[in-house]
Amino acid sequence: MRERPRAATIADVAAHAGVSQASVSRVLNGKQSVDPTIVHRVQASIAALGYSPSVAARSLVHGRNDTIAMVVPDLENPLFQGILKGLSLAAASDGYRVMVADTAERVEDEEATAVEARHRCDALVLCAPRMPEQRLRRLVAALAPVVVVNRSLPDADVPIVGIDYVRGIRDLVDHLRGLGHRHLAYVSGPASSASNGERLRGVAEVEAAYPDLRIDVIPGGSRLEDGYAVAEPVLAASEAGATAVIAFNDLVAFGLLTRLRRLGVDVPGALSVAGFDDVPMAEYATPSLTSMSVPRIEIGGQVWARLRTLIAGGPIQHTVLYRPRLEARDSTGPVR
Amino acid sequence: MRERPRAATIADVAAHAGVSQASVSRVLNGKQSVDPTIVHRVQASIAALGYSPSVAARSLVHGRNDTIAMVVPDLENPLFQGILKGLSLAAASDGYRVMVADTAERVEDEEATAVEARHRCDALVLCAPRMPEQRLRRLVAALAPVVVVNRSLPDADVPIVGIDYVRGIRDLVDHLRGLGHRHLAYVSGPASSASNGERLRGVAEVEAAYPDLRIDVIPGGSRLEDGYAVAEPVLAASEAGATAVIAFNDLVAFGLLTRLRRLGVDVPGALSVAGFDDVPMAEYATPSLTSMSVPRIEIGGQVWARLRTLIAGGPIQHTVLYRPRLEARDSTGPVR
DNA sequence: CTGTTAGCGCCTTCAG
DNA sequence: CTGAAGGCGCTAACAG
Repeated sequence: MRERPRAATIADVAAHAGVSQASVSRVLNGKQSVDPTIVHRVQASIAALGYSPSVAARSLVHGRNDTIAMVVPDLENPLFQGILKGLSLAAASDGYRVMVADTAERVEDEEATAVEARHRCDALVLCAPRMPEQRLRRLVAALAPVVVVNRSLPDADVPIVGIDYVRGIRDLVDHLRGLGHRHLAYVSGPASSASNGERLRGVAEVEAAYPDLRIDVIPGGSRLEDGYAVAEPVLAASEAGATAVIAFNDLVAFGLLTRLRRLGVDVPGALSVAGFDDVPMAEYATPSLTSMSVPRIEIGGQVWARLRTLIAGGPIQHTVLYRPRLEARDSTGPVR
Repeated sequence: MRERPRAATIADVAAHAGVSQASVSRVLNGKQSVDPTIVHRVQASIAALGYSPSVAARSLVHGRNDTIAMVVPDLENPLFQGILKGLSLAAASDGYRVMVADTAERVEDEEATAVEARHRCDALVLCAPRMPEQRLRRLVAALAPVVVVNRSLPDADVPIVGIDYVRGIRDLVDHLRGLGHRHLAYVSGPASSASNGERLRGVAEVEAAYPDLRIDVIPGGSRLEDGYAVAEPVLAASEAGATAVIAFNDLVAFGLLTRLRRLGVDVPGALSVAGFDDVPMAEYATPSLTSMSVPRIEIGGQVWARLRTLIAGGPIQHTVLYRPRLEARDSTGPVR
């Protein structure tokens, strides 16, 4: 293996240009005014030596490295992927980069991963953390600046960007009620997921609000296979009178739709099906899937806005919840 | 805003424990043996002060920061998402973190982004770079250690992990030939995509190999909408005698399938449709989509293996190409 | 086995 | 406007 030549340092540039390191530093970050002659000479030397400042040294001096970390339970989740995309683009426009840490759904690793990631970066985004509330509170306090995504944490000193699942469920149920449905089923997500809890809260609230409404809860999951596997209990609910199903998310709805179709169940004729998240594929399902749309990319941007404020020493901004928007499509129809 | 207290340094620990910084450093990275008494005392002080070493200072001394960067054209592409997942998990198991940089498909930004990202990290993964070959060659030489994904670069001193699209196309065509198809259509991807070029090469090769075979190329794209939009030219090809279509990837195939269904075209009765990548959803399409499967996560792991070798000063390992595996499903059937 | 010393590359007072 | 000098926090010789 050939050895790579040692990279040029600011000292090399200074020597080459016949000036002091301080001057080089000055032209580099243009904080003070410098004699045009020197500026020119230094720039020439920089070009000649192919010099570029060491980020490590800068980090040491400044105490920051223009990098933020995002901790997620699963990088394969379309919601988190969208948020990552939005976050990384927004951060990049301010010269920040994003480091990712996937905890592979291991709740017990979340804290250590977050601590380690934060230690390498200037700030942290905690995405849908699964850990217990008290632990989370301590953690966000210890690791500030932090922004929490998709997890409520009442009265905590941390900005939160989330999705109003309670409201989303209610709006979706209203849509179904409008179509005449009075007996529904909800296929729930993973028990550890806070956002599933919110949806369940929405279910409970709406059930309480409408005395003539009944919603059966069926244990499900968060993936395609889970939706596929849950078809039998769903059909049982249907036998028992349910005329519409709300799935934890679009993936589950897809799996369910597929299985129902293979079983010859008419959707939405015999049973209406709705999902959550409005993944791009929803429009392309058979039948096209009614879903609650969530602005994934924009959420990423909003997270960055809050984190940037925090990094700059600004105030902890208010919690913001995005209200999912109904995308009514063909998988939901009037009750027969 | 309350000020955060300055973090403890190794000097604080040394003072607290009544030993030298060197001793603290020694117990920290256990390189040399230290008197058990001191070890104990230092550990107590570390715990008492809540000390944790500064990564910036370490980076400066060691000249590395245990971070690698991955540059991708689009974080929303399922293939890259899978590779990122696999890469980040594999790297994490060796104590490395991954930083992402999304060029948002802007070829003109690729080089600058790669240079900047590399400057912050110890190594680089270039995912399906779109830039011209000569420029890419210079870049990988300048930014080593680098691993290139999904882009061929003959005789370059860089490990490459890719997908054998040529072979994949051939195997897929063989599957269709076996079903009796002799006149096909290929819906192509973005012109700037190297992997589209490979697929086209596969198309050309297989056409040359089978004199009785004809493959029409139809300009398409890489997304759901592109597949939806390309239905008309596909049907025109069908009128002209084509009995099967190969789409650039599964997203395009999905879009196409959806449009065809809405137009009342019988798949696979009137027309067989196949995709590429085998995204999880493929199995759940209507009809389930025949596709060529690619081990996204594993590719990420393989990329890390190569990069790790390089970082450790090892040799530039050979190019490895994954051969896509046929997943024959219901969207392809015998020609009538 | 331990402490002292000199950097790693850069920025930032402080004089001049 | 410029240069010299000290320090950011840590590690790696080098003596003791």
